[in-house]
Amino acid sequence: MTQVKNTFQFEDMLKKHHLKKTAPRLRVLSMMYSKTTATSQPDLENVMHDIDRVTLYRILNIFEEKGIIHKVFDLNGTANYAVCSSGCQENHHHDEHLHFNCTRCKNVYCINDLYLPGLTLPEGFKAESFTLYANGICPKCEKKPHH
Amino acid sequence: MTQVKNTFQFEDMLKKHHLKKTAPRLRVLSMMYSKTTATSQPDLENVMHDIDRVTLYRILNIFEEKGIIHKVFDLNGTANYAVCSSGCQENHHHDEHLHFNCTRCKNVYCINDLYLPGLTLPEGFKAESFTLYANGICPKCEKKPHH
DNA sequence: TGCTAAATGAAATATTGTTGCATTTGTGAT
DNA sequence: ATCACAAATGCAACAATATTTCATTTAGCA
Ligand SMILES: [Mn+2]
Ligand SMILES: [Mn+2]
Ligand SMILES: [Zn+2]
Ligand SMILES: [Zn+2]
Repeated sequence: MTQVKNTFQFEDMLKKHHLKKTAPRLRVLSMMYSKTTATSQPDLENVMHDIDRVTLYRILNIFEEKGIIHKVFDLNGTANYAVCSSGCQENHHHDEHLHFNCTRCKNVYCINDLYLPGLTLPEGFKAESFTLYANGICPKCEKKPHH
Repeated sequence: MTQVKNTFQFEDMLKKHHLKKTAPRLRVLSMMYSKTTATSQPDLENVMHDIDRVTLYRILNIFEEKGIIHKVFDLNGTANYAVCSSGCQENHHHDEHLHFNCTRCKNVYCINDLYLPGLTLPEGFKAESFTLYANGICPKCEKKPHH
């Protein structure tokens, strides 16, 4: 689902959202678009030692505000971020897809190509959005021999 | 859904799970069974000032292990705990129901009486469990006037 | 009643989230 | 190309939460 993008496209993305083109932001975009799974702040820190923790924190926040990425919680409740497929606007996300948590490799996958059936809530509850989580084994882990 | 229970029943629950009957555990059970929404660790701390934070932390952990309560994450990613309806065993939960996050009062509701339709995942993904989250306004907040 | 493993409380450490502020830097206007 | 200024970064500091260690207390049982 994640489409390959080059540096020029990342620069365009930043400009479109009125964000200054900076090295940390381009590197975060590049990393997140290159992965098929969600990325946690620790993931970013482990790769980008030279970028301050707080800078990463703020980049993730502003990207989420702008509708570039969305937040997912993994099995441990730590925040992971994944690129938004499309149609997400500033402060108005449309990421109602399945999030698959692999219990073995701990990776979080966004599963966009899955039909989410309409649901009827009990009387009185007014739902604005839904998120579906699944826990299990991802294809990569399924192929590997068990520990 | 939450059934009313008395102290004797809480004592039985602890005995059944080979847990010693202690005051902190009984109070946590009592509080969690009295609520219709999930309880966070800060919630417990605010009520039970005299019980150590770490004790609460350990009680929640052992109760979850034993299948007495299950963990839900709220909108901020903080862990909330709710009593398991039934059928949950040690290290083997069956809590595949809807979790409703109210964006106004921040309460988390377990919605058990909702049919979760079967879903077919993409090739290779083996799901073991599902959790559905909904965000919106709960019945209580809907009735109250807006701030 | 006393023994013992389990549970608690207190302290200490690790991780994560968050804010304030001084400094640097990207960008649009000159 | 240079300038001015808002935006972005880095650093320090603080808050909240998660987790471990260990001495002390206590529940359950012989
Ligand atoms: Mn997603
Ligand atoms: Mn629940
Ligand atoms: Zn995996
Ligand atoms: Zn509410």
